[in-house]
Amino acid sequence: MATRDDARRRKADGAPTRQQDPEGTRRNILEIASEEFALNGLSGARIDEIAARTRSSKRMIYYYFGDKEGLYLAALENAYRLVREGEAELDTDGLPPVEALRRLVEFTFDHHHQHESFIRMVMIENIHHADYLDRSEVIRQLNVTAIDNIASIYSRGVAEGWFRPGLDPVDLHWQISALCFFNVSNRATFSRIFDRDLGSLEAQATLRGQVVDMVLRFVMRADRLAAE
Amino acid sequence: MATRDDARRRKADGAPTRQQDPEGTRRNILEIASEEFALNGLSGARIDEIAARTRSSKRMIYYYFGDKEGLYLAALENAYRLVREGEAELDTDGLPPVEALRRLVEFTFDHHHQHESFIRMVMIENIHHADYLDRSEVIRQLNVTAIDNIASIYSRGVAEGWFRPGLDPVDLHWQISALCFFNVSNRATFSRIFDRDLGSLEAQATLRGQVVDMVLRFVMRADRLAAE
DNA sequence: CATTATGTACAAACCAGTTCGTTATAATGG
DNA sequence: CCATTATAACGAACTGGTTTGTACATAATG
Repeated sequence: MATRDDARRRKADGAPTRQQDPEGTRRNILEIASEEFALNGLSGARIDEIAARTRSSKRMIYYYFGDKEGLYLAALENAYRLVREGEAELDTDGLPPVEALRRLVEFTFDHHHQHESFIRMVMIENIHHADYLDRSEVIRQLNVTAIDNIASIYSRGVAEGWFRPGLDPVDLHWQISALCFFNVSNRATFSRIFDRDLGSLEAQATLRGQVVDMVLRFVMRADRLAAE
Repeated sequence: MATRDDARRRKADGAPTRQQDPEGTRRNILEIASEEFALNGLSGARIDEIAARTRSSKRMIYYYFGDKEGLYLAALENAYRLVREGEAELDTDGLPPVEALRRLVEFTFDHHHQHESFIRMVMIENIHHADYLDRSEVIRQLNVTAIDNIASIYSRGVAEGWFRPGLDPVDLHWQISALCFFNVSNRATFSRIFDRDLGSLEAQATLRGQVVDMVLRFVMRADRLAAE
């Protein structure tokens, strides 16, 4: 119930339409900062440049995020959150184990490919020896579910006789990540050195197929592979 | 023949012992610069810090390398040269194909592990979209031999009935690189997120075995795998 | 004496973070 | 319902330290 008939305080649909919009400002700063950090790294990014591209100002960056490192950490957390939220959309429950694993790898491959700036943030964070990730309470929690998914597919596969036993789901996640991550992280140097455009549709299709193949061959029982 | 009997110009064993040693100074600068760039990135590294750690001075850095980017490029080329020279030591000629491939993967895994600062330079260069590598005449040539080695092992393996046909040696190199590179490049974030020390001896031994396994299973014919 | 090699001090630009001031909204008291 | 005060949101200009690069001077070398 709007008590005052002031245009500035009108409610659109429950949320007040204010000319001051702290949440929006914060989000806007974070988006631009994420782009700049992903593009230029922590030391390469410029607060002034971020501020200039924002709807807001430098003053507001310090108002909301404290300092450059605080802004970087927020951008890092944001990158992880966005990507993990996207990953939650994958559902392999109905599928038989081999198909489920195939879908998981394909999905991871595509997802990494589509989220290059997340990959770059992780690269940058590794350059910094994961120091900022270490300070973040938020990020670690986000990654547990990824393992649950693999673990359930794998144990079903073993139970149904398709997968060989004795593998560790975290190791499996490592292998899949390695291949899908490298595809994005090292594309530039690899393309230049071998004079191929690995970003092209054809090259990506080939790589994707091979990555899937590689994981499946690693996990499946040899007799099941030969039988195919 | 030493014309002057000046102590400063004495020859030790053919090389003049000069108090001015341009090659030595250059090399010293390059070594320190490589460490600093690998540690802090292009924008993170500080010329003053490099100069301070050198036997020489900031003046000499600009004298020999022009500017910061020139120094970075020299460090990048140096990193590639060192690593590729090391790789040339691997000899798999006498070995049967499966063993040769196994050796190649193990060697690559170990070699990447031992040359972390090379890995970091490549990471940093990828952050810069391989712009500097692009300007280097030197680097591209260094990488061709790596492919020759794989290609010869692979074609022998196919001819002798151990490997399945139809694979591309460059793709194979990509897969091996991906797994061995990721092991070093993403160790920090992966260790933190999954609360495991992936740098420990045990973890490295496990990963190494799995990487080898993964590549062999990918390349070998399924009937040969099952027969083992 | 010309060229190469080296040290010192400085300048100009850059950049993170702050100061100070203004306006908008919420809270309180009459 | 208005006045007053507190606090939240924002902007412009500035500061102090940093950092790349240079000017100038000097020493060694041929």
